[in-house]
Amino acid sequence: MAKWLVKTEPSECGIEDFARAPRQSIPWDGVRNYQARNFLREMKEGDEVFIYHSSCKHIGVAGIVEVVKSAYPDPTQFDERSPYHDPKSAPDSPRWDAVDLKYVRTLPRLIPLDELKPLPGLENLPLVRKGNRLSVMPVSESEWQIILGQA
DNA sequence: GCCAACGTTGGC
DNA sequence: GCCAACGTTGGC
Repeated sequence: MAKWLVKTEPSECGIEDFARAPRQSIPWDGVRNYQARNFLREMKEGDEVFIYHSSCKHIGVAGIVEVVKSAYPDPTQFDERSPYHDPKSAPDSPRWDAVDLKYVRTLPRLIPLDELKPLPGLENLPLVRKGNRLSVMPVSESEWQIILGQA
């Protein structure tokens, strides 16, 4: 069972939005980066995913969700009214995918980025590397445990 | 609000 | 195929 981390602005969709309707899944759409998309495509049902809050007051790892539906064509790419509309994506060969995620739990406290950066064993995690913009990334089992250990 | 770092685009 | 220009991400 693989593990992952996704970045999100909590004002858009944070762990609180998952917690509010814990049995309901939320489509993880709008990813418009090829590397991130490729990772989305590798996600399997049952995989666990850290929710990371970015571009906000308290940045860091906030909670855990799980994959309840693996990759399918992201409908927002064909929606002209969506901010994620992609006119260059053809319906017969969709360029972008989404997955469905469901609440697992909120961490007892948010683990700030500052605390993750110096931790031994996270050197290869794109999240803690300066200037990294990858919004969907794999997390190894040991990285997962190191992060969880800070909660 | 600033700006460094990055990914993408498009001219050549 | 190169690379400059551009737009975006995201920490600060």
